[in-house]
Amino acid sequence: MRHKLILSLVRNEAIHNQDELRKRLRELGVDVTQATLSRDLKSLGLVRIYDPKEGYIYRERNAKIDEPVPTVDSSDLFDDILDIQFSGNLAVIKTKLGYATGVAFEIDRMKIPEVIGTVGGDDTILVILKEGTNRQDFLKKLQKLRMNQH
Amino acid sequence: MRHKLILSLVRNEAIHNQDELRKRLRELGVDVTQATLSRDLKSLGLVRIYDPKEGYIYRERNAKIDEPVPTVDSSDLFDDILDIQFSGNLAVIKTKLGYATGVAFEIDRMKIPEVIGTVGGDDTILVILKEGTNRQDFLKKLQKLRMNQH
DNA sequence: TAAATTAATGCATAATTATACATTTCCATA
DNA sequence: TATGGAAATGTATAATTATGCATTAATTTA
Repeated sequence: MRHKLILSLVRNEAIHNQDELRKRLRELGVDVTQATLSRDLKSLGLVRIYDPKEGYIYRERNAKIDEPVPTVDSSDLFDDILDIQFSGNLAVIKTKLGYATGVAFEIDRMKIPEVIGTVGGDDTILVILKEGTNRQDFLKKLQKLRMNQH
Repeated sequence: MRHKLILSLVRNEAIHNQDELRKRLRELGVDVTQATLSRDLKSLGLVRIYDPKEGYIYRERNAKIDEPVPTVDSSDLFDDILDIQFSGNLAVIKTKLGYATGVAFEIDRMKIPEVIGTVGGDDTILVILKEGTNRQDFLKKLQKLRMNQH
């Protein structure tokens, strides 16, 4: 799960160094050391590149990396979620084949105020967010729910 | 001149760190400090990435790793697509009744970088595009892929 | 050409990242 | 449930990279 969060963070905000990443993860309920993040970034194939606007930030290398599929525990929503990306006011959630509807149902049940609605296919869920929703807020709420379950 | 040498070195051999790069350059008659190379790499947009074979090496930001070409049988993909329209970062594709899921699956298999995900209904597919995606690019890739296949 | 301005580089060191080794957690099997 | 081996993580620190400031080189202007 941490790997997915890292990818999501790197895709959706400017992470300048590993310590910043550590702090953002901690805000989302994940607490690890810089050393672990160094290893994570290595295995995820993320690179630190200079962006004229942002300075040094982490980015994905071009090719998509195959993430190890998490072990299945149907009680844990996050185990079924393989990836989350955003575009406009949509969150696109990838799940294993056949799991999308179930996960969408779970998200509906959460009644997250930022969520207007969901649409589930076979392995993809569309979550329509309210205009102006902060993406990290939404992620944080998903995360919180996960913690309540355990 | 030094910049071109650096690019050439990075393209043709495995440079593991800036000190190694400094030594190679010196062998070629160019003598600068690590600090200068740090600045050079920054402005050239080179990144240090982990390669399982070589360890950490410098590569160009866009250097392509061997990404498997997706085997796609989209012989009649376009025959099934009746219409494509865009709204924001969504492409709405109309198909014949019952074909949407199949076509969405084919699009997924293409692994078009601009496509975050797809959701298929009965006769409509939603394709969620990355923010800032050029619509013509997306169309062109659909097209190009189709032509490669035939 | 001299002076002024800008750009490039080196030096020293701060900032950041990677890793050897110890410890803990996880899993499979008895 | 206990146990052994493997995987993951933390700790401490080595390795590496980035940068502030001083200096030099290059470029422009008068």
